[in-house]
Amino acid sequence: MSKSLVELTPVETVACCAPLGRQPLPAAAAERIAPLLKALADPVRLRLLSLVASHVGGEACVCDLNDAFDLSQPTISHHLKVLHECGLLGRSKRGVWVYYRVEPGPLADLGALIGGVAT
Amino acid sequence: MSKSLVELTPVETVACCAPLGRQPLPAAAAERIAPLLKALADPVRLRLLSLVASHVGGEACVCDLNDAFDLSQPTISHHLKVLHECGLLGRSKRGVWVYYRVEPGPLADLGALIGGVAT
DNA sequence: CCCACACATCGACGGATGTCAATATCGATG
DNA sequence: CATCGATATTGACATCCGTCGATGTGTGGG
Repeated sequence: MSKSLVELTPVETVACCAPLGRQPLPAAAAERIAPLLKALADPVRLRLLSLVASHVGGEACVCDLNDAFDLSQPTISHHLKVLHECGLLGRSKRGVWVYYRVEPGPLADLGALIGGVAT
Repeated sequence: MSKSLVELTPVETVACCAPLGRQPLPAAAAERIAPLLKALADPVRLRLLSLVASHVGGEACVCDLNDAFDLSQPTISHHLKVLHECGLLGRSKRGVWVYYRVEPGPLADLGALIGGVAT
C-alpha cells in the first residue's frame, strides 16, 4: 500500500457509508430482549396472551384457554410455560385450577422499545 | 345426564373462569403479526435494525453492517433479506453498494399493538 | 382410599432456523 | 474484454421449535 494507515482520513475509510447519529442497541441488550420477542413470535402465544388480557379481572384459567384452540392440552400447557418463564405471564394456583395473568411491565417496555427504533 | 343442555345456566357452564371483557386478537391477525415478531426475535437482526436506524440519513450500506458483527458476509446478507422481505427494511442499490433503511410504519404499528395488549 | 379431574412433564418426530464455505451476479474500472 | 470488489444465492449442517400421545402429579369428592 502506498499510504500508511495513520494517514487515511475518515472520508477515505468510509467511502460509501454515513456516520452514526446515535448509539445503536448494544449486543447485550439485544441478547436480553430477543427471548421476549421470540416468546411473542408465535400466533398461538400471541392469541393466548391477548385472550388472558381480555378476561374480566385480568386472569384466565387454563381450562378456558384450552377450549379456545384446536390444539392438544399439552401444547397449550407448553405455550403457557414459555410465556410464564420469560416473565410475560404470571401464574397462580387456586384449588384444582391454575390462573394466568398478563404482567404489564415487560410488555409495555417491549412496545416502547419497538416503537422507539422507528424514532 | 339429569338436565337438558338448554337448562344449563352460564354460571354452571363456566364454573372456574371469568367472562371476556373485550374481543381477543383474532386468529387471522395473529397469523399476520407473528412473522414480523419472528423477524425481530433474533439478537443479530435486532442490532441490524437498530444500527440502520442509528445512521445519519436513516440508511446504511451493507459493507458498514458487515463490519459490526463477527459473522460471515452471507449470514448478514441473509438476516437483511429476512428483515427486507417482511417489510421492516427498505432497500436501494446505488452503484456497487446497497443501502437499507428502516420502514417506520410496521415498526410503529407493532410497538402500539404490543403496548396495547398490556392495556 | 380410590377415583375423577385439571394441569404439567416427557419423549419423539418433522419442519423451520442460523450459520458457514463455495459460488454466482453485477457494476465499475483499467 | 478481463478483472476486481460488493452483495446475493445455494447447499449443507447442526440445532431449535411446535406438536402430539403417553404418562406423571396433585387436589377434591364419594
